[in-house]
Amino acid sequence: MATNTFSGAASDTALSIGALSRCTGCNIETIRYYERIEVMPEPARTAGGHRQYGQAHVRRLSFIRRSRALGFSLDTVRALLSFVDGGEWTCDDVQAMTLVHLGETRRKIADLRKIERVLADMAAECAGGTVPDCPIIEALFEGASPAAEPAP
Amino acid sequence: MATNTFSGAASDTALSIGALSRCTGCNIETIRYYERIEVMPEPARTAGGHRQYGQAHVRRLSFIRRSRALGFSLDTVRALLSFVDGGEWTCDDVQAMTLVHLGETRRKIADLRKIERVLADMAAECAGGTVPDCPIIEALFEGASPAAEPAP
DNA sequence: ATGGACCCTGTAGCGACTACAGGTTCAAGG
DNA sequence: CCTTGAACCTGTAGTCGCTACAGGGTCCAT
Repeated sequence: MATNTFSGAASDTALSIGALSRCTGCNIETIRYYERIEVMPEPARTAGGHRQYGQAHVRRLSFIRRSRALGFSLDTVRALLSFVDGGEWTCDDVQAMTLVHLGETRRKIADLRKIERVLADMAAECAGGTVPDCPIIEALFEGASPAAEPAP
Repeated sequence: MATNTFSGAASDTALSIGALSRCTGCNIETIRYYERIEVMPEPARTAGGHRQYGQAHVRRLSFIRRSRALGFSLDTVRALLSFVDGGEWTCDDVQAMTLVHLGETRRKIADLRKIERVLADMAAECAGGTVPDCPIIEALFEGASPAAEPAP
Protein backbone atom coordinates (compact mmCIF):
# COMPACT_ATOMS: atom_id res chain seq x y z
CA MET A 1 0.00 0.00 0.00
CA ALA A 2 0.90 3.66 -0.31
CA THR A 3 2.26 2.68 -3.69
CA ASN A 4 -0.33 4.03 -6.09
CA THR A 5 1.96 6.74 -7.43
CA PHE A 6 4.69 4.17 -7.96
CA SER A 7 3.49 1.75 -10.60
CA GLY A 8 6.77 0.02 -11.31
CA ALA A 9 10.12 1.74 -11.64
CA ALA A 10 10.46 5.30 -12.86
CA SER A 11 10.17 6.25 -16.48
CA ASP A 12 13.59 7.74 -17.06
CA THR A 13 16.78 7.07 -15.11
CA ALA A 14 17.10 4.18 -12.67
CA LEU A 15 19.03 4.98 -9.52
CA SER A 16 20.78 2.49 -7.27
CA ILE A 17 20.25 2.83 -3.54
CA GLY A 18 23.68 4.43 -3.28
CA ALA A 19 22.75 7.03 -5.88
CA LEU A 20 19.47 7.77 -4.12
CA SER A 21 21.40 8.11 -0.89
CA ARG A 22 23.83 10.59 -2.43
CA CYS A 23 21.16 12.68 -4.10
CA THR A 24 18.91 12.96 -1.04
CA GLY A 25 21.55 12.96 1.68
CA CYS A 26 19.78 10.05 3.34
CA ASN A 27 21.81 7.15 4.71
CA ILE A 28 21.50 3.86 2.78
CA GLU A 29 20.59 1.95 5.94
CA THR A 30 17.89 4.51 6.65
CA ILE A 31 16.41 4.08 3.17
CA ARG A 32 16.15 0.32 3.70
CA TYR A 33 14.68 1.01 7.13
CA TYR A 34 12.02 3.28 5.60
CA GLU A 35 11.14 0.51 3.17
CA ARG A 36 10.84 -2.04 5.98
CA ILE A 37 8.49 0.15 8.00
CA GLU A 38 6.58 1.02 4.83
CA VAL A 39 7.04 4.74 4.51
CA MET A 40 8.99 4.13 1.30
CA PRO A 41 7.49 1.68 -1.23
CA GLU A 42 9.29 -1.44 -2.40
CA PRO A 43 11.13 -0.42 -5.56
CA ALA A 44 11.71 -2.47 -8.69
CA ARG A 45 14.70 -4.80 -8.65
CA THR A 46 17.35 -5.85 -11.11
CA ALA A 47 17.65 -9.51 -12.05
CA GLY A 48 20.23 -9.85 -9.29
CA GLY A 49 18.02 -8.25 -6.66
CA HIS A 50 19.44 -4.71 -6.48
CA ARG A 51 16.93 -1.95 -5.82
CA GLN A 52 16.10 0.46 -8.65
CA TYR A 53 14.64 3.87 -7.91
CA GLY A 54 13.13 6.60 -10.06
CA GLN A 55 12.39 10.29 -9.75
CA ALA A 56 9.21 9.67 -7.78
CA HIS A 57 11.26 7.96 -5.10
CA VAL A 58 13.67 10.88 -4.92
CA ARG A 59 10.72 13.20 -4.46
CA ARG A 60 9.10 11.06 -1.81
CA LEU A 61 12.29 10.52 0.16
CA SER A 62 13.02 14.25 0.09
CA PHE A 63 9.55 14.87 1.46
CA ILE A 64 10.18 12.43 4.28
CA ARG A 65 13.56 13.90 5.12
CA ARG A 66 12.22 17.44 5.08
CA SER A 67 9.35 16.46 7.36
CA ARG A 68 11.73 14.69 9.73
CA ALA A 69 14.05 17.67 9.75
CA LEU A 70 11.08 19.72 10.93
CA GLY A 71 10.63 17.26 13.77
CA PHE A 72 7.53 15.39 12.56
CA SER A 73 7.42 11.80 13.84
CA LEU A 74 7.47 9.01 11.30
CA ASP A 75 3.88 8.25 12.25
CA THR A 76 2.89 11.78 11.32
CA VAL A 77 4.96 11.55 8.16
CA ARG A 78 3.02 8.42 7.29
CA ALA A 79 -0.20 10.36 7.75
CA LEU A 80 1.06 13.23 5.59
CA LEU A 81 2.11 10.76 2.92
CA SER A 82 -1.25 9.05 2.87
CA PHE A 83 -2.66 12.50 2.14
CA VAL A 84 -0.18 12.80 -0.72
CA ASP A 85 -1.21 9.38 -1.93
CA GLY A 86 -4.79 10.56 -2.11
CA GLY A 87 -6.13 9.20 1.16
CA GLU A 88 -9.17 10.64 2.87
CA TRP A 89 -7.34 13.42 4.65
CA THR A 90 -8.37 17.00 4.13
CA CYS A 91 -6.23 20.10 4.03
CA ASP A 92 -7.74 20.98 7.41
CA ASP A 93 -6.28 17.79 8.86
CA VAL A 94 -2.84 18.64 7.57
CA GLN A 95 -3.04 22.11 9.03
CA ALA A 96 -4.21 20.67 12.35
CA MET A 97 -1.28 18.24 12.47
CA THR A 98 1.08 21.11 11.70
CA LEU A 99 -0.40 23.25 14.46
CA VAL A 100 -0.19 20.43 17.00
CA HIS A 101 3.43 19.95 16.11
CA LEU A 102 4.04 23.69 16.28
CA GLY A 103 2.61 23.68 19.79
CA GLU A 104 4.87 20.83 20.85
CA THR A 105 7.85 22.60 19.36
CA ARG A 106 7.05 25.76 21.29
CA ARG A 107 6.68 23.80 24.50
CA LYS A 108 10.07 22.21 23.96
CA ILE A 109 11.61 25.60 23.35
CA ALA A 110 10.11 26.94 26.57
CA ASP A 111 11.40 23.93 28.54
CA LEU A 112 14.86 24.26 27.08
CA ARG A 113 14.96 27.95 27.88
CA LYS A 114 14.24 27.23 31.54
CA ILE A 115 17.01 24.66 31.49
CA GLU A 116 19.33 27.10 29.78
CA ARG A 117 18.79 29.70 32.47
CA VAL A 118 19.48 27.25 35.29
CA LEU A 119 22.63 25.95 33.63
CA ALA A 120 23.92 29.45 32.94
CA ASP A 121 23.30 30.47 36.55
CA MET A 122 25.02 27.36 37.86
CA ALA A 123 28.04 27.84 35.61
CA ALA A 124 28.30 31.51 36.57
CA GLU A 125 28.32 30.63 40.25
CA CYS A 126 31.37 28.43 39.79
CA ALA A 127 34.73 30.18 39.88
CA GLY A 128 36.58 27.02 38.86
CA GLY A 129 39.56 25.72 40.72
CA THR A 130 39.82 22.67 42.92
CA VAL A 131 37.60 23.85 45.72
CA PRO A 132 36.19 21.24 48.09
CA ASP A 133 32.63 22.45 47.56
CA CYS A 134 31.51 22.78 43.98
CA PRO A 135 28.55 25.12 43.67
CA ILE A 136 27.25 23.21 40.65
CA ILE A 137 27.17 19.94 42.55
CA GLU A 138 25.55 21.73 45.49
CA ALA A 139 22.91 23.12 43.18
CA LEU A 140 22.18 19.69 41.75
CA PHE A 141 21.77 18.28 45.25
CA GLU A 142 19.76 21.06 46.74
CA GLY A 143 17.99 23.08 44.10
CA ALA A 144 14.27 22.77 43.74
CA SER A 145 13.71 20.97 40.47
CA PRO A 146 13.43 23.87 38.07
CA ALA A 147 12.37 22.60 34.70
CA ALA A 148 9.86 20.33 33.08
CA GLU A 149 10.79 17.27 31.07
CA PRO A 150 14.25 17.08 29.62
CA ALA A 151 13.98 17.42 25.84
CA PRO A 152 12.93 13.91 24.83
CA MET B 1 32.29 0.95 42.75
CA ALA B 2 30.69 4.33 43.29
CA THR B 3 29.53 2.98 46.60
CA ASN B 4 31.93 4.48 49.10
CA THR B 5 29.36 6.79 50.61
CA PHE B 6 26.97 3.90 50.99
CA SER B 7 28.49 1.47 53.48
CA GLY B 8 25.46 -0.70 54.10
CA ALA B 9 21.95 0.62 54.63
CA ALA B 10 21.25 4.02 56.10
CA SER B 11 21.49 4.77 59.79
CA ASP B 12 17.91 5.76 60.53
CA THR B 13 14.80 4.79 58.61
CA ALA B 14 14.80 2.04 55.99
CA LEU B 15 12.71 2.76 52.92
CA SER B 16 11.24 0.22 50.55
CA ILE B 17 11.64 0.84 46.84
CA GLY B 18 8.04 2.02 46.72
CA ALA B 19 8.69 4.55 49.49
CA LEU B 20 11.82 5.78 47.70
CA SER B 21 9.78 6.07 44.54
CA ARG B 22 7.10 8.12 46.26
CA CYS B 23 9.52 10.42 48.02
CA THR B 24 11.65 11.16 44.95
CA GLY B 25 8.98 11.00 42.27
CA CYS B 26 11.05 8.44 40.41
CA ASN B 27 9.37 5.38 38.91
CA ILE B 28 10.13 2.07 40.61
CA GLU B 29 11.21 0.46 37.36
CA THR B 30 13.53 3.38 36.75
CA ILE B 31 15.15 2.95 40.17
CA ARG B 32 15.87 -0.69 39.41
CA TYR B 33 17.14 0.34 36.00
CA TYR B 34 19.54 2.85 37.63
CA GLU B 35 20.81 0.07 39.87
CA ARG B 36 21.36 -2.25 36.92
CA ILE B 37 23.38 0.34 34.99
CA GLU B 38 25.25 1.24 38.18
CA VAL B 39 24.32 4.83 38.74
CA MET B 40 22.54 3.80 41.93
CA PRO B 41 24.37 1.42 44.28
CA GLU B 42 23.01 -1.97 45.29
CA PRO B 43 21.14 -1.37 48.54
CA ALA B 44 20.87 -3.65 51.55
CA ARG B 45 18.20 -6.32 51.39
CA THR B 46 15.74 -7.82 53.80
CA ALA B 47 15.92 -11.56 54.52
CA GLY B 48 13.30 -12.04 51.81
CA GLY B 49 15.24 -10.03 49.23
CA HIS B 50 13.40 -6.69 49.31
CA ARG B 51 15.57 -3.61 48.79
CA GLN B 52 16.16 -1.29 51.75
CA TYR B 53 17.16 2.31 51.18
CA GLY B 54 18.36 5.09 53.48
CA GLN B 55 18.63 8.87 53.36
CA ALA B 56 21.83 8.76 51.33
CA HIS B 57 19.95 6.95 48.58
CA VAL B 58 17.20 9.55 48.60
CA ARG B 59 19.82 12.25 48.24
CA ARG B 60 21.63 10.48 45.44
CA LEU B 61 18.49 9.65 43.49
CA SER B 62 17.30 13.26 43.80
CA PHE B 63 20.64 14.37 42.41
CA ILE B 64 20.25 12.04 39.47
CA ARG B 65 16.69 13.14 38.76
CA ARG B 66 17.60 16.80 39.00
CA SER B 67 20.52 16.31 36.63
CA ARG B 68 18.33 14.40 34.17
CA ALA B 69 15.66 17.09 34.36
CA LEU B 70 18.35 19.54 33.26
CA GLY B 71 19.03 17.31 30.27
CA PHE B 72 22.36 15.78 31.32
CA SER B 73 22.88 12.31 29.82
CA LEU B 74 23.23 9.39 32.20
CA ASP B 75 26.87 9.14 31.17
CA THR B 76 27.42 12.71 32.30
CA VAL B 77 25.47 12.05 35.47
CA ARG B 78 27.80 9.14 36.12
CA ALA B 79 30.77 11.49 35.75
CA LEU B 80 29.18 14.05 38.09
CA LEU B 81 28.50 11.31 40.61
CA SER B 82 32.04 10.04 40.52
CA PHE B 83 33.03 13.59 41.46
CA VAL B 84 30.58 13.40 44.34
CA ASP B 85 32.04 10.06 45.32
CA GLY B 86 35.46 11.67 45.57
CA GLY B 87 36.90 10.67 42.21
CA GLU B 88 39.71 12.61 40.58
CA TRP B 89 37.51 15.25 38.99
CA THR B 90 38.10 18.90 39.70
CA CYS B 91 35.58 21.69 40.00
CA ASP B 92 36.91 22.94 36.67
CA ASP B 93 35.85 19.69 35.05
CA VAL B 94 32.35 20.02 36.42
CA GLN B 95 32.09 23.55 35.16
CA ALA B 96 33.38 22.45 31.75
CA MET B 97 30.77 19.69 31.53
CA THR B 98 28.10 22.18 32.47
CA LEU B 99 29.25 24.65 29.84
CA VAL B 100 29.36 21.96 27.14
CA HIS B 101 25.83 20.99 28.03
CA LEU B 102 24.76 24.62 28.09
CA GLY B 103 26.16 24.99 24.58
CA GLU B 104 24.26 21.95 23.35
CA THR B 105 21.10 23.25 24.95
CA ARG B 106 21.49 26.60 23.23
CA ARG B 107 22.09 24.89 19.91
CA LYS B 108 18.91 22.87 20.35
CA ILE B 109 16.97 26.00 21.16
CA ALA B 110 18.28 27.71 18.03
CA ASP B 111 17.37 24.68 15.89
CA LEU B 112 13.90 24.50 17.35
CA ARG B 113 13.36 28.19 16.76
CA LYS B 114 14.16 27.77 13.09
CA ILE B 115 11.73 24.87 12.95
CA GLU B 116 9.12 26.92 14.79
CA ARG B 117 9.37 29.71 12.26
CA VAL B 118 8.99 27.36 9.29
CA LEU B 119 6.01 25.59 10.84
CA ALA B 120 4.31 28.84 11.70
CA ASP B 121 4.81 30.13 8.17
CA MET B 122 3.49 26.93 6.66
CA ALA B 123 0.42 26.89 8.88
CA ALA B 124 -0.30 30.55 8.13
CA GLU B 125 -0.16 29.88 4.40
CA CYS B 126 -2.90 27.28 4.68
CA ALA B 127 -6.45 28.58 4.65
CA GLY B 128 -7.88 25.16 5.44
CA GLY B 129 -10.66 23.56 3.49
CA THR B 130 -10.53 20.63 1.12
CA VAL B 131 -8.45 22.24 -1.60
CA PRO B 132 -6.69 19.98 -4.09
CA ASP B 133 -3.31 21.63 -3.43
CA CYS B 134 -2.29 21.91 0.18
CA PRO B 135 0.37 24.59 0.67
CA ILE B 136 1.87 22.68 3.61
CA ILE B 137 2.38 19.57 1.52
CA GLU B 138 3.78 21.72 -1.28
CA ALA B 139 6.23 23.30 1.14
CA LEU B 140 7.35 19.90 2.39
CA PHE B 141 7.97 18.74 -1.16
CA GLU B 142 9.64 21.85 -2.45
CA GLY B 143 11.07 23.93 0.35
CA ALA B 144 14.80 24.08 0.79
CA SER B 145 15.52 22.15 3.96
CA PRO B 146 15.50 24.90 6.55
CA ALA B 147 16.71 23.51 9.83
CA ALA B 148 19.43 21.38 11.28
CA GLU B 149 18.82 18.14 13.13
CA PRO B 150 15.38 17.52 14.56
CA ALA B 151 15.58 17.66 18.34
CA PRO B 152 16.84 14.16 19.15
C1' DA C 1 -3.64 -18.08 58.90
C1' DT C 2 -4.91 -15.41 55.24
C1' DG C 3 -5.57 -11.76 52.05
C1' DG C 4 -3.92 -8.35 49.33
C1' DA C 5 -0.56 -4.88 48.68
C1' DC C 6 3.80 -4.86 47.75
C1' DC C 7 8.09 -6.66 45.92
C1' DC C 8 11.30 -9.84 43.04
C1' DT C 9 13.75 -11.30 38.39
C1' DG C 10 14.03 -11.43 33.59
C1' DT C 11 12.76 -10.14 29.21
C1' DA C 12 10.86 -7.40 25.50
C1' DG C 13 9.20 -3.09 23.66
C1' DC C 14 9.35 2.00 22.24
C1' DG C 15 11.46 5.57 18.19
C1' DA C 16 14.51 6.38 14.72
C1' DC C 17 17.97 4.99 13.33
C1' DT C 18 23.03 2.78 12.93
C1' DA C 19 26.37 -0.93 12.58
C1' DC C 20 27.84 -4.88 11.76
C1' DA C 21 28.61 -10.03 9.62
C1' DG C 22 28.65 -12.86 6.02
C1' DG C 23 27.30 -13.41 1.54
C1' DT C 24 25.98 -11.91 -3.69
C1' DT C 25 26.04 -8.87 -7.85
C1' DC C 26 27.67 -5.39 -10.97
C1' DA C 27 30.74 -3.05 -14.07
C1' DA C 28 35.13 -1.91 -15.68
C1' DG C 29 39.83 -3.32 -16.95
C1' DG C 30 42.96 -6.78 -18.79
C1' DC D 1 35.99 -14.29 -21.07
C1' DC D 2 37.81 -13.64 -16.46
C1' DT D 3 39.08 -11.19 -12.52
C1' DT D 4 38.78 -7.69 -9.19
C1' DG D 5 36.84 -4.68 -5.98
C1' DA D 6 33.17 -1.55 -5.10
C1' DA D 7 28.67 -1.70 -4.32
C1' DC D 8 24.83 -4.20 -3.03
C1' DC D 9 21.92 -7.92 -0.39
C1' DT D 10 19.59 -9.98 4.11
C1' DG D 11 19.24 -10.43 8.87
C1' DT D 12 20.30 -9.34 13.40
C1' DA D 13 21.77 -6.63 17.25
C1' DG D 14 23.05 -2.30 19.34
C1' DT D 15 22.07 2.69 20.82
C1' DC D 16 19.46 5.82 24.90
C1' DG D 17 16.42 6.13 28.75
C1' DC D 18 13.23 4.30 30.18
C1' DT D 19 8.51 1.45 30.53
C1' DA D 20 5.65 -2.67 30.66
C1' DC D 21 4.73 -6.84 31.22
C1' DA D 22 4.68 -12.16 33.07
C1' DG D 23 5.02 -15.19 36.54
C1' DG D 24 6.30 -15.69 40.74
C1' DG D 25 7.73 -14.53 46.12
C1' DT D 26 7.38 -11.52 50.60
C1' DC D 27 5.39 -8.59 54.17
C1' DC D 28 2.31 -7.26 57.51
C1' DA D 29 -2.24 -6.13 59.39
C1' DT D 30 -6.19 -8.40 60.68
